[in-house]
Amino acid sequence: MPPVNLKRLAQELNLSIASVSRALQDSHEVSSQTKERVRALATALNYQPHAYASSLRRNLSKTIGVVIPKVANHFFALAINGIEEVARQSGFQVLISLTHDDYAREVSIIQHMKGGRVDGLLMSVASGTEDFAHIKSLRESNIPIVFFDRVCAEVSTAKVTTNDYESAFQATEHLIQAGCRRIAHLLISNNLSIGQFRQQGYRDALLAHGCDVDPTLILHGVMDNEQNVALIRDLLLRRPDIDGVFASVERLAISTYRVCKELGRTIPDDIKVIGFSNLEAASMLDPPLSTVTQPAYDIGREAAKILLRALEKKKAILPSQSQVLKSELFQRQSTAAAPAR
Amino acid sequence: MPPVNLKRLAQELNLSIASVSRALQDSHEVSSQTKERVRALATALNYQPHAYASSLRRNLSKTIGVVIPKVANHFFALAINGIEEVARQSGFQVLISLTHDDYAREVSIIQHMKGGRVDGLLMSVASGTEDFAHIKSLRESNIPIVFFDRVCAEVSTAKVTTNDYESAFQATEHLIQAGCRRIAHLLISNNLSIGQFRQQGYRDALLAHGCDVDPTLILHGVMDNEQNVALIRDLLLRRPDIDGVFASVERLAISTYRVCKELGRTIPDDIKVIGFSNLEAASMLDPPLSTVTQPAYDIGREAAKILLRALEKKKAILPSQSQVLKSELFQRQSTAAAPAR
DNA sequence: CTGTTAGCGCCTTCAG
DNA sequence: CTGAAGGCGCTAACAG
Repeated sequence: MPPVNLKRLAQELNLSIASVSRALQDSHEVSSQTKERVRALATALNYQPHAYASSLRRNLSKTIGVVIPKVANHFFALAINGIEEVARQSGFQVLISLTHDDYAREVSIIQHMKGGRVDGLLMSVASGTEDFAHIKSLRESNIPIVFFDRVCAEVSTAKVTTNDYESAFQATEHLIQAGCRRIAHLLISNNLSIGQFRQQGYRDALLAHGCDVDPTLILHGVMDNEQNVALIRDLLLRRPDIDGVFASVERLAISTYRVCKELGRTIPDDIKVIGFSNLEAASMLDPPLSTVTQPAYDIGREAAKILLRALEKKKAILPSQSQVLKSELFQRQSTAAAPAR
Repeated sequence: MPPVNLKRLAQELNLSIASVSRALQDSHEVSSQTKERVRALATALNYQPHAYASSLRRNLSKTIGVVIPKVANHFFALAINGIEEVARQSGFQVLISLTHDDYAREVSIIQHMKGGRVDGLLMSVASGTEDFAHIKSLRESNIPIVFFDRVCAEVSTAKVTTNDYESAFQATEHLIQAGCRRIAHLLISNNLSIGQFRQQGYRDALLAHGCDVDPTLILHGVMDNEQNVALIRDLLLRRPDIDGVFASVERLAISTYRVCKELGRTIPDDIKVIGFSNLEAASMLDPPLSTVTQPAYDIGREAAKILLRALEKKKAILPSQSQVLKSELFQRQSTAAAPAR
């Protein structure tokens, strides 16, 4: 059957394409009865404007791109919900692309995004990214960008983050005050902004409490999770004096929990574990995993709001629009009944 | 600065736009040295073709749409990974849209998808959807669709599912053989295909073992999770004789676990719980949650493969291409030391 | 091998 | 208030 487009509507109504177009946009310069006739036929034929044709003509895609490392991660999944909510309200589509924490893919994705696909970008940079030329090149294509969580210091724009330094400091302090003397720190990548801030919080908390920072207690995770499990196991076996672990990302926290159980190290009496995590199940583990939980949904919302405001007002994004939201520290107690003595 | 498009390249090289276009597509009918000149300038100027212009002209978007209820759900997150993997290999983009299990949103999303945005669709239908006219209308727009997990029986196309009936039967049988006499069943929606199959598996397992099916033990969950928690709590309080629970979806399994702990009902001695779940942490709960785990990643891969094959060969999708993958049943034992008597 | 021409579907001047 | 015409960037048919 013939496609239903403006031309078709125009023919059936004996109108010009221009008038139909205007009627559907509720333009002032078209009689209300014509509008009615047009709208009636449009709904009758189930007319759907061709988004790409419109984009091409108006040089506007009404789409925002979201570039993140992964989606099988509760933090990012929740952030997407927040982003999508805000975008939908403004009539924007959301185009999600996953870097899988791979630099080459990130570059390729950004390159694709420059082809008129999106009006703006929300991004959390991949852990392997060290060169930011691809991100900087977005400026030349006039694609505004807002970073969230994993930000890029070198690019001057708005960033939505959590108080990484403070919450890492508090988490570490929590372990110290609970009596830990040898606290390991697990992180993913050094060059990641969040890695730096969280590590600094860890270090400063140790120093503030008169503990020394032992570099051999700092473990850098890798991409593959089974390898991480092995690394953590090695560390805990090599250093049985470790009595506390602060994990910088969800996966490492979960893996640590697994390894501790496997090695028969009792949590939290023998070794205490706290990690960044948005996993609901963390609270149900027994003993429950103490966590630093980021307001993922709100982070997504705020980042999207900043971007959409800029797009709608066609104004540049200023670094001063950045926001820092607060994480919540859950110091969880075991629910297990005390063993009968 | 002026945009870098074919016209610009053509001007700088003193070539026609057509030749440049052909060169970039590595057409046979263009000299290799011209190709070189064109490619050199293209990379120098960082030329990026306008995807939507190309789509418009070729009537091909090189994009597949993925319509799912939510992304903050491990099953769907993993499925997306599988889809994305396959799509990327074939040079397709993935446009994800979330229905939030809301019928109206689903209709609106499908309608949008008909506007030339996508060449084909992968879909898991919303739990509230009872009328499938919007899905059927895709046929008129020549948009092929493959269902996965939550399929629509009324639409004749390929579907990728798991052996829902068998795994529900086995899960229930597992509870019976472990000694349960009053097994509750929690599900989300009656009209959902998976809900029906899983419920049938539950019923048949009961009957096969000479137990009767008590309708008052079947609980229909709702959208809001806190309400579900309340419903489950009510059920367990009202029916203290319940000694087993089979949850049809991840959320309900987790919520059941939470309620049992809250009510002080010991798992698995006092009450046994098994649920569909892809949550890694389910295995770390103590006692661990027995689960039916679907091969989410493979489901995504297979569904995408079927769709892409059809798109690439421009052939229709046949129901006979459907696939049924197998879930894994994890009957988890508590790792807790047996209480000293 | 290369150039010219004619659109894809839509929006937006400019003329009536 | 309505219509005619041009063009967004790209591709494909048709000439040379």
